[in-house]
Amino acid sequence: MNIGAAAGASGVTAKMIRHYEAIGLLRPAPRRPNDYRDYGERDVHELRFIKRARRLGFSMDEIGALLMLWRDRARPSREVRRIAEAHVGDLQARIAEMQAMAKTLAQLVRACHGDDRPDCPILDDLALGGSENRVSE
Amino acid sequence: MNIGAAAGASGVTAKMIRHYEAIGLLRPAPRRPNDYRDYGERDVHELRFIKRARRLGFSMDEIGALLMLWRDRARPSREVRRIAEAHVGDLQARIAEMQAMAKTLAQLVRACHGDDRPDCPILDDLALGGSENRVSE
DNA sequence: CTTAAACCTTCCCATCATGGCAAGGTCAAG
DNA sequence: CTTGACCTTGCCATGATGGGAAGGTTTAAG
Repeated sequence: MNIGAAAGASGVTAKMIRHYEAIGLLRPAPRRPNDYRDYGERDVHELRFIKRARRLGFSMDEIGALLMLWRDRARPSREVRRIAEAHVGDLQARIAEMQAMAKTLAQLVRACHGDDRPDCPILDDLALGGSENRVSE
Repeated sequence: MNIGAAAGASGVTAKMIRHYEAIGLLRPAPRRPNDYRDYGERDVHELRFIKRARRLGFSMDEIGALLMLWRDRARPSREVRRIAEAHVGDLQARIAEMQAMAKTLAQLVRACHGDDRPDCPILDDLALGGSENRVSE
């Protein structure tokens, strides 16, 4: 299977497949006599794995670790769970941060009459830092 | 005021101040005879404005627009509110997406015993795409 | 058989906000 | 006058992704 076919079958672009190989996430694909990369079902499977993990928001580093665990049929599920738990924690922290932003902003939007007049609580807040409601840092 | 002082007063690094100038977000600072950039209170104010807007998650494009509106004392608050509303919408969409990820992942974590045994619902899901609960795309 | 389309290969560049580093000019305090 | 703390510009790197060029291969149609 050529790289294009693998791309089609996995939903990962050919470009990204080469990239994943370049950064060591995937083992180098065997080459055919014409130097084309050759993929099998197993590789398509790994590509789909990567794609799904990306969709769940895992970082490339986390995916690297998950892939290694996945390839190791004797891995302890403990490891996998640890990574997933850490990621859930990450997600929750980012969600909380964004919710704080959205809340502050929604308050400001509510306070702004939003017509032709120039006075605007949103700009006032940005200028003066009224809601010094720091979300992190 | 030198760039370092402006950086200290605003919380924006000197590096980023130059960058903002380079990309046209800030007007080029006047130079002193020694070619040093010279800043005043007003500039520090703008830098703080930018910093606060970043903290609220506005994109650089949005900040550019907000800055222009801020400088225009006759702006209609309608414009400002529109930008802020759009950004709140953005935030909410991203929050929903991340919540969907976190939910799926939390379920998988709950299903994984997380011990020495190799079988793991988390990997199974990634491999087979059990929860084809697409979050976007 | 020739040609064109559709592949493949590698390599370079761009994004975006940010940081790091280097080489060289300037200024203030000792 | 030296030292150290500034300033200047410019280049490189990040990380995931896409764009595109230049050149080789395969395939299908003429």
